[in-house]
Amino acid sequence: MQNKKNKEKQSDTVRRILDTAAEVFAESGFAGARMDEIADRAGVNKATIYYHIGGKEPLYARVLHDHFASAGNQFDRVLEPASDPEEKLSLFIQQVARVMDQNPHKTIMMLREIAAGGRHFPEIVALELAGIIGKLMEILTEGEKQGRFIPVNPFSVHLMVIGAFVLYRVSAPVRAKLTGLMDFGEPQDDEVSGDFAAEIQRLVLRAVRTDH
Amino acid sequence: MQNKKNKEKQSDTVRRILDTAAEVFAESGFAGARMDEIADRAGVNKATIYYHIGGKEPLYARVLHDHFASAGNQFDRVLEPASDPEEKLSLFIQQVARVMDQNPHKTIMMLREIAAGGRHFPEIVALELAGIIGKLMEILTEGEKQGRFIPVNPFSVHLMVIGAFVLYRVSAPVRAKLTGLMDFGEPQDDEVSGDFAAEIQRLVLRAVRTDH
Amino acid sequence: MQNKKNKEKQSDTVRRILDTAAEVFAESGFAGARMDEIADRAGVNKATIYYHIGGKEPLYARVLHDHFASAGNQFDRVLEPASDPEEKLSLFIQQVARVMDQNPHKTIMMLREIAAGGRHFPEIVALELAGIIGKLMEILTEGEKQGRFIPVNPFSVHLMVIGAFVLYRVSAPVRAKLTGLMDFGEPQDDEVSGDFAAEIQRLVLRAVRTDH
Amino acid sequence: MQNKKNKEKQSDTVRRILDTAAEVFAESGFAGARMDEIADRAGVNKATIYYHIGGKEPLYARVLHDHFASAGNQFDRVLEPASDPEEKLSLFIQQVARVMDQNPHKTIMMLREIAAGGRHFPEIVALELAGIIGKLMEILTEGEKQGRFIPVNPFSVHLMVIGAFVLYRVSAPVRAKLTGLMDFGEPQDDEVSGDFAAEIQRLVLRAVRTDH
DNA sequence: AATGAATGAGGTTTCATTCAT
DNA sequence: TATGAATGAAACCTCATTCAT
Repeated sequence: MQNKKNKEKQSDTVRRILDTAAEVFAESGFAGARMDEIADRAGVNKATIYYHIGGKEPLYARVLHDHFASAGNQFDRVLEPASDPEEKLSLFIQQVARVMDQNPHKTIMMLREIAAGGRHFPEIVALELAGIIGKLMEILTEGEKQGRFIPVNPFSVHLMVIGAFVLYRVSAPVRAKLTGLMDFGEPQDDEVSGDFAAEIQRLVLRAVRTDH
Repeated sequence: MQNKKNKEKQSDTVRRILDTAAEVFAESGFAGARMDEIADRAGVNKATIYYHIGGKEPLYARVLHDHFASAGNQFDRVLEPASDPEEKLSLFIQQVARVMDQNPHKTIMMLREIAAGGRHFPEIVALELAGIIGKLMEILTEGEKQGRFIPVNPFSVHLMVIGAFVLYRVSAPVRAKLTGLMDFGEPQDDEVSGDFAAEIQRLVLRAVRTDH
Repeated sequence: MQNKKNKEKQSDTVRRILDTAAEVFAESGFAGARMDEIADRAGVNKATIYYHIGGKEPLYARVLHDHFASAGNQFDRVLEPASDPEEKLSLFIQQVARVMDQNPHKTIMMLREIAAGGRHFPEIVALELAGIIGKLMEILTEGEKQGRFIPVNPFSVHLMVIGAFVLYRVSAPVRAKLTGLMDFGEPQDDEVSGDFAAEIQRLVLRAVRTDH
Repeated sequence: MQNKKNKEKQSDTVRRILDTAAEVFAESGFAGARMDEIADRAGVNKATIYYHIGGKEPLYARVLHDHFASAGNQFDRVLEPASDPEEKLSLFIQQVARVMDQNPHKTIMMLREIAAGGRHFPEIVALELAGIIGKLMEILTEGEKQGRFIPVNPFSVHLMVIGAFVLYRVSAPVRAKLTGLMDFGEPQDDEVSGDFAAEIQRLVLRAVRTDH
């Protein structure tokens, strides 16, 4: 019985390796991450990683892939209840914020990966990412068709939202360094989902809505 | 006499090393960059880098520092002619775009550095960056005081602008991978300054202006 | 009952392991052969090899030993019908050729083993090999006593025969590389037994016979 | 002055590495040889090997290539003084023996390489080897044309000579193991050039000459 | 100012072997 | 009898750095 669970999804060992890998890759990037570190923190022998997954590159790809595969699946479910484009757009933005908060390591990995020019970006992950961007395009196009949104390049909007969130998440340590040098208004924590997401959502809606 | 030319600014060798280093650090990140690669591409012996600059870490810091020192200086000059906050904000956004276009390698280095949690971020670079963000805050605060802008957290706006630009620049290779998978409207090139900057500027102004 | 079949000779599993091992050891030598490869090609789990045989070294020894045990036994039977030394020598040479053709992998293993200085050469295999060389010595000594052969160091003859055969067998891939670079007369296949053995036999007889 | 010598041919370091490599490859084969061992015995840091030569495979190839390049060059000079085919054949056999005696490690490497199916055999080495075999073919063909030699497949003769020599050289440790088990006539040392070469030369001439 | 050579430390990967089942 | 999982040891190779010139 407890055996079956191992087969059903993933062995506990593999899960632990993948989670730890996301952590370490986020901290140090692909080149900077050391297999030793991953193995040690995951509490497994280094060779075990090679046995189950096969190498540094496959490990990296697998982490990204698993992330997007599961993240992509949730968007449809989340957006479903909304009826009008404004609401859909709001939910989309919140969902992006939520996914990032729930997967801080993978969010950072993603950013580093993009910054690296997608050198290790597996084809299949690109596909999954395209699917998510596609959802935003649908929302904006629909809003435009209904006369609720001004015509915009959806990709620009996507980059503003993702860019702001990702930088926010990622810049926590840098912000800490800047704090004291300057005042950012109220103190801010690392969560994207809360006030920050609300602010971004407000600004984006103001930017694209035809009427205020 | 012939010595002075070397001292006046920087020896040609050093300049070549720094430029090449920016390129390689942008491509591969700090950990992924190899001193061998930098030396080869710069056309100098590896030991020459150590002789002039001292090591990998100092080289990296020097590249970032030189960039911000020169970039920061130009903002004041550019914003000066503008009279009202809207115009200032527009010029600010365009200037950010321009600086990024003129220093593609350093832009990517910056993003990687932020994504890396600022591990190699020298204090002095942080200061210079803070100065630039400070300029945007002044503009937004002034606009708010004049009743032209809604009250906003200036940091949010900053992240939206920087985030969108930086992702745009950086995502060129990833976009290339996604192209074909989906349609992004008109074909887009790598330049931030042109249509893309205009679109972002339009959206940001719509987002923060009190009246449309 | 079903147990007896396993014991009678060797379980099918063990046989498959030994055959595959001969193949892989021949291809890659002792150091180059991987237990994984042997297990995979034999269609068994790696641990099964350890269960039945015990390790890499014992596996290697076992393959060589099994070969010589069976090869050595056949010489007496083959030489028996011959009456004079010339005929015996011819049969001996042919039998060597035949054994090599029937056991290409083990032939190569042997050569590699000798080239390696007999590091893994088990005592008992050495004994068996000595037995075979001994047979040739008897033939030559007998021929010399009868005045049919000139006095020769039997070991020299042995090395010429074995050396030519073994190189012929083993050099097939190298010959393939050399073909085109030069012309070897008629095209030659991998079989030792046929024309090549006949040629060697002719030359050896010419070399040792007192009269032509 | 002493600097120039370094440039003229090969640095002392490289020479030492190559010699040691030949030794270790001969002892352990390609797969069994360890770069650490080579570095240690050569008295250089492991990285120095990589700096100068580049890796295990290139190192192996380089050793073989250098050997054949220099060995091949000497054959012409050695055979020149001879006038008739018999003499040429004798000199050829002696020269083969001499080269083997002077390069015991490379001889063994060669045999292992052939036994390995030429997996690491660089194209250029094959060419050089072909050149040497070609010389023997010339001698035999010329002898046949002059009616001094019977028609033979020159490749068979080549294999007999090389095979006998190579096995002799290589089998020293195995012979040691067999000694005691059997009597090989007079005690034999490791030198091929002396009595053993003479014996082989005598047998080969008897085998191919038309008249005795 | 500049370089070819050399190296120590450490990185990724491989592999024979063991163990729990 | 057989296996999937796990591992310690060691192999190959890389790289930032130093040094003699």
